Amino acid sequence: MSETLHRPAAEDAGPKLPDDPHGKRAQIIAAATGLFLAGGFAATSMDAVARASNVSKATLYAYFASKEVLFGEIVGQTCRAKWDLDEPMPADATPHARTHLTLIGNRLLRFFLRPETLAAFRSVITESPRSPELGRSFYQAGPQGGMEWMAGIFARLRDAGELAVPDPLAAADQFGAMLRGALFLRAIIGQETITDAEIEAAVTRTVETILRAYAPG
Amino acid sequence: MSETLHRPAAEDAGPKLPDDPHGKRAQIIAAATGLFLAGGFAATSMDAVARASNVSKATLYAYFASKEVLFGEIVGQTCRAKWDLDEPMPADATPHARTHLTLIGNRLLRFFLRPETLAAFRSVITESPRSPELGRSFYQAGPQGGMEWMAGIFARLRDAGELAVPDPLAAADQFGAMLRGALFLRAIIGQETITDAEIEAAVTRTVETILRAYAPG
DNA sequence: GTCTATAAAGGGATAGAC
DNA sequence: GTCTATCCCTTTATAGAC
Repeated sequence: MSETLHRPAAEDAGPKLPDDPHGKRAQIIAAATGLFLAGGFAATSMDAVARASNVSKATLYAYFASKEVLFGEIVGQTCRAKWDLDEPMPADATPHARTHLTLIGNRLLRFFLRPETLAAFRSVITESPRSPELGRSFYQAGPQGGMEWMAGIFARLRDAGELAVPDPLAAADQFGAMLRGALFLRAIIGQETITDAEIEAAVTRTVETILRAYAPG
Repeated sequence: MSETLHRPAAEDAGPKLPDDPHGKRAQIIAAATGLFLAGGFAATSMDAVARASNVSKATLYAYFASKEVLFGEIVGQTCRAKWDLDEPMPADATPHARTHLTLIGNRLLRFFLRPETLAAFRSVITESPRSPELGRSFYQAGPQGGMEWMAGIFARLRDAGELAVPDPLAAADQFGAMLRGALFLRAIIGQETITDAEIEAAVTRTVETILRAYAPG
């Protein structure tokens, strides 16, 4: 799986940039990402990838040795790009726990329910039995990383005396889990549209439950 | 999807029992269930199903009109069989909320983490984009049904004055979601072994959080 | 490096004998 | 109803020209 991180033709001779964002390689990945995440691994043919990339199949195979390699590349990249979009978070002093958690909860749940996020989850869940390392690396980069970040928030709220949280990591898990709840299940199982009102309600319920459960004193 | 509930050859002429548990039909389903749930829909060939069932492909197609029909049958059956195993539940008067919820939580989480349950979830998540009805029927028979059942428990605990639960369905969702949490994610994404200690800890944390959040008075 | 054309294999589904 | 043998299509992957 680690060889999927290298281009097959970049052994030692190429003057070509390895990360050229406008090269054929990037062009292929961009097109393939949409197809794989929308249709899954099995239902997406290399023919379709070639057509969508405006490249012939021979060129496609010149860049990626096999369908598996291409898929691994895409999942890895989707994984890494994930949290960049959630960076602008209030990282400093916390005003009120309720305000803070509601803001974070909203962003987090909306991120969970984004089509790309759902598609990435779906892909990883589908393929992980056949490639366990993919599952593990995704879990660590995604859910695990997010949980640790959230645990930091709870630790700060505890230090500020706003919440009595004995185990920040456990609280972070509970917060994320309640946030997802039935909404996430419905979204990843069916293709139902989730309304804004449902999201707001889920966030509010989650925050209130956490506040009551971890109220100080 | 409803025609998948009937055998193609049992229109009106057959002396054969429709539910014969030893017939070829049951034999096929038994073998196919293992293959589909282990390998997923796309990776499981009808050849493999025929081999594993000790039946020819022609016979296989005499019983099931297509691969999709067979798969739908299996998911439906797995769904329905689900709750039978959890029937022996304390349905009467509730002693202590903590004891009761801990007992239920333990059974529920162990059920979630069973290989067959995980495989069923995985299959439905994978295939639902291509067959939405499958996803919807699974959700209603599985998670939705379980949530409503759990809401009944919370309603009884409220009526008994043990908990102050304004919205039993929401509490049931939170209970189930926290129960699953990171453990379920790890299990369905990777093939990690989850220890008994982790299960116990998750159940305890969930129950304590619910008890604190919904404490009366 | 990139294309067109094709090889090679596998899988879903069926025809026809018994 | 059940089997053997086969059709036909899709898909992965490559050969050879430019």
